[in-house]
Amino acid sequence: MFYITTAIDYTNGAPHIGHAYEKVLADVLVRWHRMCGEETYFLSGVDQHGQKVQQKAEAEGIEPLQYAQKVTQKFIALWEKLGIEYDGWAATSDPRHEKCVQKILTELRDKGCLYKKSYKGFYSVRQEQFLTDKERGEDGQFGPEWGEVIELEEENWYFNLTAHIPWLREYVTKHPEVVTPEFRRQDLLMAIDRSTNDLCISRPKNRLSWGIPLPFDPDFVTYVWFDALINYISFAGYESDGDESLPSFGKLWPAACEIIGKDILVPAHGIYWLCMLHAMGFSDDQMPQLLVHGWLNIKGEKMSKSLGNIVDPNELCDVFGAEAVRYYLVRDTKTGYDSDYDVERLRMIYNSELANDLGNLANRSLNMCVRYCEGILHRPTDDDEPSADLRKSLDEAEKTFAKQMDAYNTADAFGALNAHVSLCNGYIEQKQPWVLAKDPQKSEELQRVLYHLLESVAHVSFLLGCVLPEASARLLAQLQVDAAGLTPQTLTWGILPEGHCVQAPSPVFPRILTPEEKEKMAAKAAAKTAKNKA
RNA sequence: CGCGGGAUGGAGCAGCCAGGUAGCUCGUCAGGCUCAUAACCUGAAGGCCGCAGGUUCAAAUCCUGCUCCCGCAACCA
Repeated sequence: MFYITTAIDYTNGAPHIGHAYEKVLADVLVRWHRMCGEETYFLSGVDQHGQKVQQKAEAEGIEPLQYAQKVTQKFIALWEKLGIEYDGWAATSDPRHEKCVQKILTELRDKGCLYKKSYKGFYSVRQEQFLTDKERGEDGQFGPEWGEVIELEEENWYFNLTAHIPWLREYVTKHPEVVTPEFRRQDLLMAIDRSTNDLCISRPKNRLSWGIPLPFDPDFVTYVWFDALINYISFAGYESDGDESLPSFGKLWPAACEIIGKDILVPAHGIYWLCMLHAMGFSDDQMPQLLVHGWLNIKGEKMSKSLGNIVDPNELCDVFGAEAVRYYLVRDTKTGYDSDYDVERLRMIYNSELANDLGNLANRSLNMCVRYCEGILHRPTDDDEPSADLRKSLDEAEKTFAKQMDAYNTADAFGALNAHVSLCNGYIEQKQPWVLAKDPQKSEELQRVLYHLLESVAHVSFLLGCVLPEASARLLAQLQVDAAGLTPQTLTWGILPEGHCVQAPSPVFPRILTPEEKEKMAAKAAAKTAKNKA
């Protein structure tokens, strides 16, 4: 079972390209594992509680739930547009989740992991939060952005986080696989050493009411992180009392892959979450594995509303199509590292790799097959050297693809497929099938060339199904290949049988050109024509 | 001396761990081809590999120092 989750997005604003990247990555990975014949479960969702949602709702004069649901719809609509096929939807206002959170809280309290104490500190009335020394300006005072700052004392419930820190340090040290990529684990280890305080897990209702009430102290609601993190198990069926609308927990857990952004590794997932699970009684081999991705920056700058450079993924899909966006995100981002978002690169990668390389290869190969051989393929009985090289290249590309996908390196995985596609285009130039077609003596050679090309296109099209499900299906339809039951393991040379008949092609990846580019192309073509005449 | 990531031809990156002719994609220029989505293939130009020292027969790669950029530094999420 491959159980994969994403971070649940906070519903205080519309989704941006960073949200989209994470979900596309998860979707591509889960499709890959499903393609391999593994049983999979993909959980995504939204984090709806907390102060910011309450504040936004107040500003609009509506209930927090109403506000959260409104934003939630935007996320759901985007995932639908992007073809994100999750199996479970984790919305934290779901009563099934609230019930689970309260159960866990009660159990932890019974175990003595929670305690109540009083805290006194400086509190910003405007921002509705306690301030620490790091909020002080250079003059040691709290700046005007905090508004009125008062000294406030209040009681709260705490989770005995520090009691679990020694275990966590040892666990993370001994289990390198807990965090991918490795350099993030170093960040985590250092953060663990800085962890000297217990975690406050409650907020008094009089200053924050939008949350899950503590089952044993009605004056408080649960701190939003403590609530949100539990989604990974609550929606997996943890202590669900046989609720049939939820999966079987024993089957799913532990999560093979929890995808999160680098900003929420520490302290939330790397420290709080693992310690919470440990406190609940989960053993070391029941801990989830974290896949930490970087951020998408806009031309090197951090994406932010104040810079006005937020990219609306909806618009991107409208302009380029969802699959182009999907391909760009997983092809141009090295998993784990930051990446620069650049719409020009999206166009470039789409035009170059999908339109010019693969799309054109499929188109020209199919077209020649239909034109020269009535669309009927014959399996060659022997190979010459270039053809043997091509088979070797395909075999290696497939091996690399599988290896990199299993290691979450989507960029290198798709890069490997593209390298084979390029080789095929070179093979055509070398073999010149249009010349072979003129000589009846060369028909066997022509058959061999076309077979090698179309077999390659079929393999590549099938594997691309995890990122481009629609385009993959269209290509396979043109090739007349039924991929049902096919897996990367059974994808061996010869899926096109002797006498196989293909369809006439129609372009699957039309080029995306700006009017200026079209003009430039036209000028270039005109110059060429003029020259050829001369 | 808080911590981490980065600086490589016009743009984006790989190479660094295990020193040995500087590689890839896009762009530019010149050829070729005509099956194809004005696509494809070949070739060329373009780099004192952030700076300064050191080790070595040999440094983008190892060591030392420095400069610049980005992010993090928990209880808002």
